[in-house]
Amino acid sequence: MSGAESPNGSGEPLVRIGELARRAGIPAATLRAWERRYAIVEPTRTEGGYRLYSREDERRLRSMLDLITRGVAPAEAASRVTADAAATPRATPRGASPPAPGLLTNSGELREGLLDALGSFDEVAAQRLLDSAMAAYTVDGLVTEVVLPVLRTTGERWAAGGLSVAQEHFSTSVIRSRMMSVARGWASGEGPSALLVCPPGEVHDIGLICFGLMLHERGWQISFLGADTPIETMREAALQIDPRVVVLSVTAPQASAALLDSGELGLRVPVMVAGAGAVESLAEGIGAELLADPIERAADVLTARFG
Amino acid sequence: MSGAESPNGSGEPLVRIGELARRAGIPAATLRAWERRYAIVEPTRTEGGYRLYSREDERRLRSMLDLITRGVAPAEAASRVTADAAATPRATPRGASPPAPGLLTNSGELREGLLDALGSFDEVAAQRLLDSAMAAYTVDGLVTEVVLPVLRTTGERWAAGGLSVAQEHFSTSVIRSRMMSVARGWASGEGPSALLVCPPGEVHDIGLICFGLMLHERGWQISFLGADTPIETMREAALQIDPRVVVLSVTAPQASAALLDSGELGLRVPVMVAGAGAVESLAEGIGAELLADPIERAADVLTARFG
DNA sequence: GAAGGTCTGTCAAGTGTTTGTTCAAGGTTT
DNA sequence: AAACCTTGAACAAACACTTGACAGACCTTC
Repeated sequence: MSGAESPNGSGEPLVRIGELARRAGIPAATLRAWERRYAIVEPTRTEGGYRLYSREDERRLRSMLDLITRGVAPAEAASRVTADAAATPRATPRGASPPAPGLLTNSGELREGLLDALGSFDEVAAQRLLDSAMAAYTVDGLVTEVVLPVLRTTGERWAAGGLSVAQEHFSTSVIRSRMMSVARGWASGEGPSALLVCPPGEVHDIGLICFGLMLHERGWQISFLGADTPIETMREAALQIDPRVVVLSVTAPQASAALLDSGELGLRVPVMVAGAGAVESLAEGIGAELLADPIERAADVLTARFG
Repeated sequence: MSGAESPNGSGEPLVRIGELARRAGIPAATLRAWERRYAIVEPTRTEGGYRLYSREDERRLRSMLDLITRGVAPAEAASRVTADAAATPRATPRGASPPAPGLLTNSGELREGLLDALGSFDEVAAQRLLDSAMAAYTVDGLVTEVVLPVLRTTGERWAAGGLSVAQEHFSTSVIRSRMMSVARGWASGEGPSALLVCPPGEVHDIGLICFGLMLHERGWQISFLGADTPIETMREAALQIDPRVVVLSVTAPQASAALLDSGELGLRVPVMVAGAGAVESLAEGIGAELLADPIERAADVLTARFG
């Protein structure tokens, strides 16, 4: 009875049907029916015959569900999903968000679930939902469909009094640390390197972390100086690291003001400013260039310019 | 503490099954079953046939447990853990600093290498060294032998002018994010739960993160509110989460002062204060109790009292 | 409108697998 | 002697499998 090694070459953690049903919110019986009737997935099996689903399987089943909830008949949805899969030679290039048909309804549930879990200080549930999200989305999709929307909603509800400081604090802290854990290894690679910085007074760095993840996905090496980084620190780090570009993230007005006070940054490296507080006047004032929203577009632009 | 250490050739501390079971929170019978069924570890034996587990064994068993709590079936989790181990050809940090072949287990060299890498903004090298450290040490060892000493040295060199703000900033940021990534999953488990908080004005949270890791090692579930948490936030979170104990980490004098200003915390839960700035007068002033250094001892004391 | 057909999600029955746990009988460590 | 550990067998609960069936929704045809 030596270990029944499943042929799991890619080192990807496969899950059984129950877990997948829980994650995707589809009854196990339905999953089996879809497989039997439409051959939409073909999970590997254990020696004992248990189904083992990959992330790709999960993605397909989710988009199937999404199409159905939008009113597409199951048979039709299935044929679209399998056609999609056949037409996609390999992993989606990088630019694209989730495949073509957005997983909107589903990401809606995901977001709601996440907001619930975070609002009730249930980190375990939140991490579980983030697991699902990571299995179901590309990095771009995760950021644009889940993380940033959840952060925005959290901020709005907090401003409207619907969330306490504690809940807001907890939510951002959980998301932030999860994103940082995804970010492990983003400093390595072959591509151009970017130095990511939050200037003095700027404490929101999650957006910048997300941006770093998306850049790494596009081949960049990331050096990250977190929130509230002194200008002098930034200068010195830029000198040492010698990146292709420096990206400043600005949302807070006081951060903007502080930057303007310190005038031209005087780096030898191109500087871009991004974030909700980044405007043309700020960019001019510090000798930088504006990197406009939305975030995927910004990542693409940067890659096209300096990649 | 009751270090059942039997030296083997390399002088690595080995533990018997009972000790390991307690530490990792996995019943001894389960450990034996995993070994028998999945051959996930192969502990050495005493002459009498008792199992002796190495740190690498412990690390594997923990990652197995981690996968299981995330919903992966045990058999799958096992195959992934063993595949991981096989695919890791004993990562040898390349680069100038470490001349030693194989794993860098000398804590002095490790620390020096880490300080070098961090001081020159070389995150890749730093992460490699941290990889080595994690393979070679238990969580307790990692914290007490590597992380905290490196942080302390960094602080000292910075104070003495040997390090720039930039270097200090970068170093703590890299270490902090790595520790947070190790911390994934610390909210889950069966044991008692602890709420870990840095009070207003306290921005150093790495020590508290380390403490959380050590508690989780001892079976605790951790809820973490990061740096600079408002008192009100803490109160509300404590109410919601209803932990067995609240731990405040205090190093900065202003944090201490702010806490004293706000007087008794008035929680229904025992509160402990820890950290370099924690003194008896502070503890008394806020109706808390002092949790004395060193950090492993503090973790043991807490576990003995509330575990 | 009624009748018949197909599609689809769900359920039940009966079998098999996986996995944590328990027990007994005995050896080791301190 | 007490505490700890060993092996091997066995067990129960949770989980999953297949097959077959069925009700409701929807469509076509009479």
